[in-house]
Amino acid sequence: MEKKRNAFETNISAIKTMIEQDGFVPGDRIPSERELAERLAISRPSVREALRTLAYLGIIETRHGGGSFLLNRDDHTYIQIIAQFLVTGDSKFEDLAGTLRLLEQSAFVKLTDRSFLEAHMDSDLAYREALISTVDNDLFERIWRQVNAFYLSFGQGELYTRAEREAFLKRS
Amino acid sequence: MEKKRNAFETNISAIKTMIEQDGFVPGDRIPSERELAERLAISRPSVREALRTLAYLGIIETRHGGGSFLLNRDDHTYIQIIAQFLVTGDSKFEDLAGTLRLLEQSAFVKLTDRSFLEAHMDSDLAYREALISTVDNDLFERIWRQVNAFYLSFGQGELYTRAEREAFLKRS
DNA sequence: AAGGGGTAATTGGTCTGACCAATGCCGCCG
DNA sequence: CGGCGGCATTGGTCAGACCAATTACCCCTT
Repeated sequence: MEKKRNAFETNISAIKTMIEQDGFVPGDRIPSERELAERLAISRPSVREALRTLAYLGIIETRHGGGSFLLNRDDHTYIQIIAQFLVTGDSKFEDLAGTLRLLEQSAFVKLTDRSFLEAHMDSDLAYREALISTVDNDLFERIWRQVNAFYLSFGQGELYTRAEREAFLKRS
Repeated sequence: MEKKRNAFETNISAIKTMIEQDGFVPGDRIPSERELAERLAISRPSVREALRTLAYLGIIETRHGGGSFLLNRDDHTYIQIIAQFLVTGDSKFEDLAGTLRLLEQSAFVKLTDRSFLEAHMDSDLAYREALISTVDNDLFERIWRQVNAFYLSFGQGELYTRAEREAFLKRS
């Protein structure tokens, strides 16, 4: 049954299950730190250690003086966290551009209606965003968005020139 | 350019940069909570809130009475943790498998020497790993590896059947 | 000198209590 | 009826204390 897990992880699970059992939905305010401490029979610092982690993961949001609120699943940050660790390593900038091209290429291969892209030929970013949106895969889109954000943070220009974009559409 | 960021995230960043600047490598023991508190001029509870989050993500490991140690970044621990939060919601599992197929498809399109894959037809995982390795893009490979670890943590079977793998190679 | 054992110092784990700061509620006053 | 000001609530941070587990170190024995 229960292994000798850290009390810390137990507290996170306890808070998480309490949230589920009480039927909170995104946007709701969860009980205060002091109330959670009392109901779980642990101290407020322990509650805070758990809540801070949940906040860092984007599960909840805390407002000074206001309380803690459940966030939408879309606001969750763990994808960004993963991406943060992926890029902090020895990854090079060329890898960033190359990965973007790979991701967008796979979206392009699946694309059936290329005319959809013709409305976004003027902007490199708009073209690529439109391309990714056609995949209709939330995880894939978030990964692309994160990689692209890192790419843009390097202040480089367009990933493709207009000529390249047009050539893509003409190619069989 | 001052944003009113939470002191909490600032503390996490401060600890992370301190770890990097001091040149710690995985396995090393990082300074004690009390020493970190003193060097960062914050209280020990604040240090703990940051350390607990880092430990939860699998970046460090803490041993009661021993200290805190830097972990290898390639550990999948935080993947499991994060998966725990994903499973509870609407099933995004299809997104996982779909993303993997997209990533591998883009690698396949770039592939020139398909015979390289023929040596790995017996295992779904070996086939896919070999496929990704041909891209020779570190960031892309790490992204795939994390998504795949995520996929495997759900305990599903093969992504492709053997028949599918063979069909890929035959297709023009 | 080498090894072992036991004690002290170090370090993480948890709690109590306190005070500050931001927010929100509610009643009072115009 | 509406604006406004004070008070209660809630998160943010800190200091200090004590316990538990581990580690370091010194001394004694061999």
